[in-house]
Amino acid sequence: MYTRQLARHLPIPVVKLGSPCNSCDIREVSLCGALADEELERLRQMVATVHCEPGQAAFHEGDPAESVFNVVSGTMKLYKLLPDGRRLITGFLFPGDFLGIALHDTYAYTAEAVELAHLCRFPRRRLILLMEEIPLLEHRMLGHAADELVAAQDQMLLLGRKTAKERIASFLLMLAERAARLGQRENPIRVPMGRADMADYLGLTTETVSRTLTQLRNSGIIATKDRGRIEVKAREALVALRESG
Amino acid sequence: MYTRQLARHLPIPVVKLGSPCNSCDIREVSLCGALADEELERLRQMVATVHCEPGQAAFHEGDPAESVFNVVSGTMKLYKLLPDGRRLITGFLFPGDFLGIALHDTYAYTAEAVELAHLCRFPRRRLILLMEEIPLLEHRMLGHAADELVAAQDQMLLLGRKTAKERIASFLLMLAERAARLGQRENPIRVPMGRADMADYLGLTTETVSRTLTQLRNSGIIATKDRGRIEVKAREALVALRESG
DNA sequence: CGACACCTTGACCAACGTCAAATCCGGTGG
DNA sequence: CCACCGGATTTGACGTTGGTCAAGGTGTCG
Repeated sequence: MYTRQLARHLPIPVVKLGSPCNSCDIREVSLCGALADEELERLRQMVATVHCEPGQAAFHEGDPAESVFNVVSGTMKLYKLLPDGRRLITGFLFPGDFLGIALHDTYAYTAEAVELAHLCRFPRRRLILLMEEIPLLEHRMLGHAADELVAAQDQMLLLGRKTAKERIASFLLMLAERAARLGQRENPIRVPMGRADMADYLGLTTETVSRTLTQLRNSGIIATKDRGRIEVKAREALVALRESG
Repeated sequence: MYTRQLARHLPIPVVKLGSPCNSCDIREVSLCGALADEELERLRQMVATVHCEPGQAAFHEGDPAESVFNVVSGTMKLYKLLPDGRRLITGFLFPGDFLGIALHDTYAYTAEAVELAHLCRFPRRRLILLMEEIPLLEHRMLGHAADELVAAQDQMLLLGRKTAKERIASFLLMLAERAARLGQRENPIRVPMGRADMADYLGLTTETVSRTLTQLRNSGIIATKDRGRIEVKAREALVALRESG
């Protein structure tokens, strides 16, 4: 049923870091934002820039966890699979987001690019050592983990108790809010992922996602522009839908 | 539909700490396990023991987050509510578990006792200050948060993609594994929570939980002894069910 | 012994999934 | 510029799982 071909595990091209971290666009929203210049230098010594083409994985569930990543640009999705191919996307990552926080020996999920993504890659062991030296780094990490935990709990509520319409409304608003936080325009919402990814994130099927969007369009709440862009016509209606009906 | 009376917000009785942390039963599985005696003393100075009767909340979703807790004995449940009363339990907590890790200003969920529970309560602000002094404490915290994150992702997979039978099988095995980790006997599984709590944890209804347990009983996979105890007759069958079928 | 809360069971229903067929688009090559 | 290809999306008809509503049991505690 949910079977699909898995992205091949191509080696990821490594690019020498061109610009120094100081001028990094997303520094302020990332881990590195908290560091003084000298500490940043330590980080920089261990970083490599990698990129993932759409459909290409940075790592797979179960792989030994050797690196952690920071998303610089693009969109990534994290997912888990059941043995029969059913898939659940546990999250989408946007610029500034951090990846591979688990301090475990293997990755708990696959990370795959939705759109061409650029990532900073850090050797996990060295980063852990650096955290012992720079408590602020660990503190930042903990703050980040706490945020993710809160988001995960909201997502559990969505998956366990919300209707299809509520899930779609929540999702669209999440994308809009995320864009706003990154300083991007939020009204025609940029929706970089396809229906299948939305479905696997929301615990639905592509058909239900599609039908629900059609319903919202027919109610005049949204309008679908070109592919990958949805305009919100009645934000308050979406907000009302998010949590009840 | 899911409406139910909320536990009244009774003041929690505070008990002076009788026995020192050194002899605490759960020290080895808790945060405090990592600390040297002198550091433990610092922690101890700020701790209070509180208890929650079944149905009583230690705190509610949205309350200002003034304390963090460690479960010493008993079982707690954490839940979130939608405005119309639909409820999702995001987790059950057992002895040694930590509560209120989020470094936010308000609690993201309600924490309520399933069974009489004893908790260690720490003032959140002072604990955060202590973490700045004792990096190991923060490190422990981060490890804990990472574990919770992994568990949350597994739960999302369950809620988003598993069938009722798979959810129940996963749940029973989780309880058994948890008991084993605490050094308790795992075969007649102790199930301290009622069907309604199981349902709200698994994204089902009490009726479906009940019917599914009946099905498992009729297949000879489990046997229900007295209330609050389920015997596993065919563990392998349960394990097979957990992820497909 | 009776009350009450919890659990189980049954009959029915609806939301969402499944299967299959259009339709829409974006890209490509003539 | 236009025809065509192929994947993504939409739509339709129908099926199924799990939810809803409503009785009955069952055990526990006073």
